[in-house]
Amino acid sequence: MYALADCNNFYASCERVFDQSLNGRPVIVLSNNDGCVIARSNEAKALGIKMGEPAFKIKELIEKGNVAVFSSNYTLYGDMSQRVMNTLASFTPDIEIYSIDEAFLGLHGFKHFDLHEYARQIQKITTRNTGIPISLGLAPTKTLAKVANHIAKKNPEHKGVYMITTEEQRIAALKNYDIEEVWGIGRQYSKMLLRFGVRTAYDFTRLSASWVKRQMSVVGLRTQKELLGIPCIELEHTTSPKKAIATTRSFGEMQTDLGYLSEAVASFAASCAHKLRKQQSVAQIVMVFAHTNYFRDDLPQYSASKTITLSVPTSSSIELIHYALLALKSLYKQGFRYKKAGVIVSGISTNQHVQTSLFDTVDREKHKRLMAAMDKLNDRYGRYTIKIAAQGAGRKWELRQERISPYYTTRWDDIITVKV
DNA sequence: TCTGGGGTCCTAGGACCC
DNA sequence: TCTGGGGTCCTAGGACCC
Repeated sequence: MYALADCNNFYASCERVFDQSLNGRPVIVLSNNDGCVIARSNEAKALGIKMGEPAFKIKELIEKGNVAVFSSNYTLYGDMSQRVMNTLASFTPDIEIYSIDEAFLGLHGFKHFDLHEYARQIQKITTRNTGIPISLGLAPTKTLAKVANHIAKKNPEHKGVYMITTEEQRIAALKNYDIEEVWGIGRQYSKMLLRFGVRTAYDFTRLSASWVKRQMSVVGLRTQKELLGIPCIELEHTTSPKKAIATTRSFGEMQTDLGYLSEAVASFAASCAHKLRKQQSVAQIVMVFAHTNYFRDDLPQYSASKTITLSVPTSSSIELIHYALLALKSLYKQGFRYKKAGVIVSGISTNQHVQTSLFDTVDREKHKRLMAAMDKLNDRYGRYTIKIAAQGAGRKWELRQERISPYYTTRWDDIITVKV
């Protein structure tokens, strides 16, 4: 059996842990730049606020419903996530942290346990330790555990725990489960399946395997088998290093100036470099893109990207910034108002044995020492304590975050201002 | 006025090899 | 008239996830 543990309305719940006055009140959390709704408390869902809705479109609803609105505070959510995961990990050695608010638990060694009761324990103690409410779904495959979790959440009578064990339970669950809710079936496949009259997860399990493979590749086939109760997707315990790393942002206001874009792109490159170093990797490919605001059909549109392959892979901020800026210069066109830009590095390998070049002119040892010193200072005193000059000095280009909550758990000067 | 960010995997087709 | 067989690697595009 697997259990999927999922935090309820995670970001909204994090905000609530530290401000009791939010209990019973609708709470929403917005994406970067305070753009779209990315988390909603149950009360906010009841008001009809949709996931992904632009905040400016629901201004009235927010005012009328007395909705508490927050900018996203990933430092806080990341720290709370760690606490939740630590607690979950104390219940089984078999755990896969699937996302910031979800974990799969392997329960293979728990044959002689009353699993339903055990799940209750996990739920109770996690909430007691962290303040975050969670739901658990238990089933013989990960995909079915997802289904069970969904059922646990949607039906209050289950109080956040549901288990699929018998064949009758499995079939009943799937007959009542819309195809587009299935893990692994996204918008495109739902549309396609609906055209063939497949409305529920149960309908999907009735399709012939060869048809599913032809239309949806082995990925779809795996999903089908999993829904039938045949495990195909294993627990992944180890987090493997990333194969691509990106830092991309929309700007608070559209930008025309190459100088401004350069500082932004330099900072994105520095951020990618830092992420590379954190996972002990180097990258050989740097891609930079920039584009105008797609939503403004009244303005001229432009979108471009440029990829540079380095002769020697690196994680040096200085080098990556250098190449990112070369790329930016080559794709930049005057006269457009840019809304978003980003840097994506790939061709990633370990920093343990780097293939160098005969004609290399970079003093790699020196870069390495400098980066190590920089990381140490920035980790200790805040991410912008030391930066590369190309990133600009103190320019507030970063983000619009008008309603950010305090860094309750991670920063001393915020901790002492917590309202008790 | 205003619309997020960061990832993974699979397949088909082209280029190449002997 | 007629033109082999069996592979690998890479990339772009399309699907998916939170």
